[in-house]
Amino acid sequence: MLLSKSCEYAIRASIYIAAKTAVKKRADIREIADAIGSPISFTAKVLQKLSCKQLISSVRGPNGGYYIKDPLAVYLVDIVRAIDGNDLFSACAMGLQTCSDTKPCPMHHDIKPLRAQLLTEFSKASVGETSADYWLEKYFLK
Amino acid sequence: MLLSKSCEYAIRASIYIAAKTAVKKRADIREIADAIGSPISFTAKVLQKLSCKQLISSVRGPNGGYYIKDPLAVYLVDIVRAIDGNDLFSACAMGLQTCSDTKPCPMHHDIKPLRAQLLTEFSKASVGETSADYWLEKYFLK
DNA sequence: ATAATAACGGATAATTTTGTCTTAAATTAA
DNA sequence: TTAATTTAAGACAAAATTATCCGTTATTAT
Ligand code: FES
Ligand code: FES
Repeated sequence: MLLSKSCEYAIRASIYIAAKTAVKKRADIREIADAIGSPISFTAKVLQKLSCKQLISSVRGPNGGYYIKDPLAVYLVDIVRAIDGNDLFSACAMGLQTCSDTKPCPMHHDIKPLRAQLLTEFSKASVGETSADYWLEKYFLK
Repeated sequence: MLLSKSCEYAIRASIYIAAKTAVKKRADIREIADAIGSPISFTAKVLQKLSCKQLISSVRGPNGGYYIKDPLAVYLVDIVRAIDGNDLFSACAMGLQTCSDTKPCPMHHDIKPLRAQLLTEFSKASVGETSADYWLEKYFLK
């Protein structure tokens, strides 16, 4: 498991919100949970965190919901860091407290570049770009 | 976090056991937990699982302990699969129930090759080979 | 103004993971 | 044979993650 469940929901939700934002609409929590197949209340909690960290925005009341101010400025890696922290990209694969070239675990030299690739992967596209083809059903969120 | 804590302990312990096996000795649980910096009882449970699945062997009583019958035949991927299952190498990064080319998530096409690399990494060396330089302190297990 | 709507915040609960402890069973050494 | 040692197995406990619920607050439409 690369990501926690919370983080998986966060990413899928963000992409859906970006897709709605692209068509000038806001997405409320029921719609989001339905679109990505996640538990409503729990997803709300996760989105609260993203909202606090300014990765998404929200408005209350009728016709309110979540949206993203600048979908091209928010990257998947930002979501991951907001929910799971930076461990996926920096922590030792074998669980050593520190991961460094001078005190490596047996897998360090091989894992390090792989982690870098992982970081590249999560950094190369914004949620805006990632969500671009959502309405064409070229990929799925649930 | 790529691996569960249980799995991290399992890998570190296996490598240590292999290093002891290489010098014709068995390793008891206290020694192992001390060598890899893990909680004794919990580590015992993890090793029990590896023992059940025949990845390591054990003998009880004085001068007993754990060892590995053929360290060159046990690969890190075997340990991972025994403890965490195959998810790391096959599950959807975004948490979709199924991961397939025909029903991909937005990251599928980029993540798939990365997972393959991960599998290669965990498959390319046996615990025996991996543990070879342990006594030279070229790497660390805690 | 009022009522309806939807996010926010806090409390609580269920589940999974991680960790501990105790007794039993097996093996060995004396 | 006896006592010491070490894994096996099960129950139990703590902590973290995942999930639900409810009252509050802000916003909008009527
Ligand atoms: S020390 Fe283990 S990955 Fe760097
Ligand atoms: S469907 Fe998400 S990684 Fe394959």
